[in-house]
Amino acid sequence: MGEAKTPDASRRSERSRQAILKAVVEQVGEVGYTRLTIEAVAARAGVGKQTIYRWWPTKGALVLDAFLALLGEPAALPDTGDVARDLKVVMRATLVELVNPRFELPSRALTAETQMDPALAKQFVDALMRPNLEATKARLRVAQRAGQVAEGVDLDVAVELLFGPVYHRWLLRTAPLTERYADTVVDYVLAALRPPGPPGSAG
Amino acid sequence: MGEAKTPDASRRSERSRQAILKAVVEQVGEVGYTRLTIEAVAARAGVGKQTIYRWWPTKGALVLDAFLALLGEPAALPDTGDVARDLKVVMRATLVELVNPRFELPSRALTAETQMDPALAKQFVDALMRPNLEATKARLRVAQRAGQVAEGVDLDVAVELLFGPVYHRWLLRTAPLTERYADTVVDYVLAALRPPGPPGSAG
Amino acid sequence: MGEAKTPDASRRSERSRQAILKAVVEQVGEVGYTRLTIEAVAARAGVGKQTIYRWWPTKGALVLDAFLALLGEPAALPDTGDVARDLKVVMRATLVELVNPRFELPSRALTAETQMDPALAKQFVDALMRPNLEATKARLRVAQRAGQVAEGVDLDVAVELLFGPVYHRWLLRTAPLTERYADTVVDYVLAALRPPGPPGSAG
Amino acid sequence: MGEAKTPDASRRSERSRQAILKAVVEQVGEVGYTRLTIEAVAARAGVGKQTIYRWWPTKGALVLDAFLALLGEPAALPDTGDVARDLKVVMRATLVELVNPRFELPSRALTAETQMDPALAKQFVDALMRPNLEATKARLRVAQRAGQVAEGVDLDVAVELLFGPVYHRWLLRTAPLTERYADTVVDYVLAALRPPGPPGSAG
DNA sequence: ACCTAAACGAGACGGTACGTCATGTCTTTTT
DNA sequence: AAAAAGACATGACGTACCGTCTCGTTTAGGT
Repeated sequence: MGEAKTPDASRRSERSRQAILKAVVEQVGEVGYTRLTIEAVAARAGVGKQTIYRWWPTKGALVLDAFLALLGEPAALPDTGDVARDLKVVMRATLVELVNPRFELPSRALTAETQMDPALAKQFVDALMRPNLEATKARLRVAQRAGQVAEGVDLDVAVELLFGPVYHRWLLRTAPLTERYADTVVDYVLAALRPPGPPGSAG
Repeated sequence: MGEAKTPDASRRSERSRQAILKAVVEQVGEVGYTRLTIEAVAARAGVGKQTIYRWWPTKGALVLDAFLALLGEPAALPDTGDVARDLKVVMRATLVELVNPRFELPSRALTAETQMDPALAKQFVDALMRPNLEATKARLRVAQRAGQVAEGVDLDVAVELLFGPVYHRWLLRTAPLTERYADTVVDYVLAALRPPGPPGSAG
Repeated sequence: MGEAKTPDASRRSERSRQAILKAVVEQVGEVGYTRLTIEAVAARAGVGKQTIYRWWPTKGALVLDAFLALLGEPAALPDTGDVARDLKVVMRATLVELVNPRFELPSRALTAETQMDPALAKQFVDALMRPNLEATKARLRVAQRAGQVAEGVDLDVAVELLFGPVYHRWLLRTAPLTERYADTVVDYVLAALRPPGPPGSAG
Repeated sequence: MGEAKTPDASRRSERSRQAILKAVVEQVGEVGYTRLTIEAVAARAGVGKQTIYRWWPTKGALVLDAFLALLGEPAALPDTGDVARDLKVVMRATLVELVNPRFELPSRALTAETQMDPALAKQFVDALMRPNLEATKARLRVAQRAGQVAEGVDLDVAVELLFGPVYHRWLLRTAPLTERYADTVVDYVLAALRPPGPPGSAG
């Protein structure tokens, strides 16, 4: 029929795939995303250009894949019973990653690219952001059940209250991203989410 | 001698400048930022390429200029005495602009571009974001003096608590940007910033 | 050991061979020799590319084979006793073939290709030209024995005198190839070859 | 209108043109016509590919131009009063050129290419063959007026009788191209063209 | 009838070149 | 002196084929 002919993944060369992803990571590190070319990646990976075009639709998808391969499993979110402490752990971890020179460039590149390419955006968010956000949400749900967060709070909003300010500062570079900043944000947000206490319960 | 030859701005053709900025806006609207080319802009504006290269250093700077010309003066922030109501006005205005199809594409494009180009980023933030942020900060300062915001609050952080979540949702497209959302964010943030009340003042 | 592994012709698939030659003929007819690709031939014939590379060394050889399969046996040269008439029959037949649209394209393609590939040239001449030339030479030998052609004439040269002009016109397209032209050439050449007659025999 | 935009020849870089033609000649000499690539020519000439594509429509046209630049003016045909001698001079000259290693490769390449490209063929014939053929025809006309060639002879045909056999042998490589062969052809052809003499005038 | 080695279809692969597009620089001509 | 026009060297694009190389899958002989 009219279907586009899809390559046969079972015949795919794992060797080439690895070489390509490695080349992408190196190349992004050296010349940045904008000046990264498929041609250079192919050359560095010792691979035909077609092999790249066969398996990745765009430069963005390629870099996303390379970045995913670079990242390990996301650190699990702890539950010590102390919401503030636990949330500060995630926020600091997020922040450390955003600031890590190894990840910063590709992160910015992908963030930029996703602004222009919604399909890539979905992949990007699902693969890299969602897990973190969901884990945080889960932790907040526990806190909510424990009465540390008000019952009526929409946890999706809560998560955005936490991450939003950090990304805002990272994106706009309006001020340095410090762990102190992350902690402050957590404290403010938890204050906002706290259930209305009985008289005298507010610290 | 070794000085870079700077063009003489007094001889600049206003006619060409206007035509170029107009062409850029149209072009971005039609093919998006990525596929916008200097060549096409020059052709559409009936202008030599050199005229563009003479006055703008990069594509990003060109689009930024075009975008600035497109925007009017930012709406002034009201002071009705009701902080919540006033902040909701700004936040809603911000949001409406982010969602306006006429501005969304260039905004995303510039946001993307600034990730890769810190010099452009500074211009972008100073020209487009800072005024809004500063106005908001000023309003919060008034509130702080009026005792509606706790004394110890760092107002720069406060501003980020407000705008961060909105931009987060806009950038990641995790959920629709509604005025209700803006209002909710304002309410939460003000709750967090509220000064510790006397027993019984909460709720 | 170092022997090149030769394919076992006894196991060759006649079905594939036919399909390939058919595909070649069709393909040459549709897109011409230059734009004929092994890939397209394989696809059209429903055959793996390797099957073509296994049995034919070059595109030229492949097309030559396809062309040979297309051609029937060469018409035998008559001997009516009248040299002029007999030669005109061959020359006209040659000409008809050169002008036949079914054969013209591949003929030109092969003629072209042989200019660049002497090995193919030999095959081409031996298979397609030589028989005709030899038959003509044989007829001239008979004529020579019959005293219609001078004794000293080198018959190889005689044959070239006949065919040369016709091919010249075909190759250079300097004028249309008509049967009248073929006849004229035969007449002139026979005049040149005629033995020196006794006084009064000329005319 | 719908006209294709033609480059402005007055701005053409003579420097680049020369470098390109030189590179083509060298490249053809080294790797032959088939393996000559635009890319390699551009690289060797220190020129952008586009500069080649801007001024020449096909590889064939490019090589033809290069070949024309290589050739000097064609030697003028002498008129000593002795037709046979004069014609032998042209034929030998033709032959020498065909056999000259410097010219043979490009000549064969162009002859081949013209088989597939009638437009190029016209240029090729007009520029390289026609002058020679016309000169020969002119000489024959003189001979005809002098009564050395029969009145009724179509001189275009006569020219083909002369050149056809030589090209035939060159193209098919059926036998070595010698000056003796050229002379023989001239003698036969003149014999064929001779006017019917009075008794005793032959020999 | 079974076994085994080949030829086979399919198609991924490393390459090379294609012809096009846009870059930023340069030069020529016009205003 | 700036501007319109556009040729230029450069370099990447994405595509088309090349000829080689696996992959299973037929398909013939040889047993």
